[in-house]
Amino acid sequence: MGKHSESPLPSRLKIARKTAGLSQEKLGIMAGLDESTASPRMNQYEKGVHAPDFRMVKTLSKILKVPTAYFYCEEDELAKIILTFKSKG
Amino acid sequence: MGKHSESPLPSRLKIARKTAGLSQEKLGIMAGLDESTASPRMNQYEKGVHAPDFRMVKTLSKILKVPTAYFYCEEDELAKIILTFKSKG
DNA sequence: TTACTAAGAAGGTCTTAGCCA
DNA sequence: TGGCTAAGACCTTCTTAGTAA
Repeated sequence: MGKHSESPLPSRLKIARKTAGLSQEKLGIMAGLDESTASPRMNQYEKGVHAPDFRMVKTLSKILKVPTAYFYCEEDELAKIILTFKSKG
Repeated sequence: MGKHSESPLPSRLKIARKTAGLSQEKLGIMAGLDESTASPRMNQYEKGVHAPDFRMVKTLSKILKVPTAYFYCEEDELAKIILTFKSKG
């Protein structure tokens, strides 16, 4: 267990990434990370070792097509509601 | 403008705090911060100078009675939906 | 190929000591 | 009283260099 395991971000990120059919490294590269750091950084986010800043979360939310609020939502029932939301962008 | 102004947290925190009728310092003390640091820390969060970690956001969400997802929600329309959500806790 | 980790480098937040409205 | 800020102390994340599944 990582030290940030109290945050819902790791598990929600994993679900959204798997739904998109991407590897940790591929997702990191798509988010603009260097090839040499994409894999460990995305892994650290997903394992809860480190927490990404909001700029990174915003980038990941665009790639994975989920609202930023999803990653920080503690309640599963509310998380489902958030996933049904489609912005007018 | 703070360096974290791309995050919705500062403005949403301000709204939730004002709705609860609390000063920045009072809210910080209620969240367990030392009296000597409560005021600058809460101000830095609200001005977007620094970002609180998730543990602090969780504590604030309980005091202010809003889901944690609210603080990270970019879309105003979705934010309203999140505020209507009541957990079964 | 994908997932994962330790440890030092790098960059962030927190505390202190105040001023401003 | 409440809101706010600079700057150094302190603590976190990011990069490197790999190993494990």
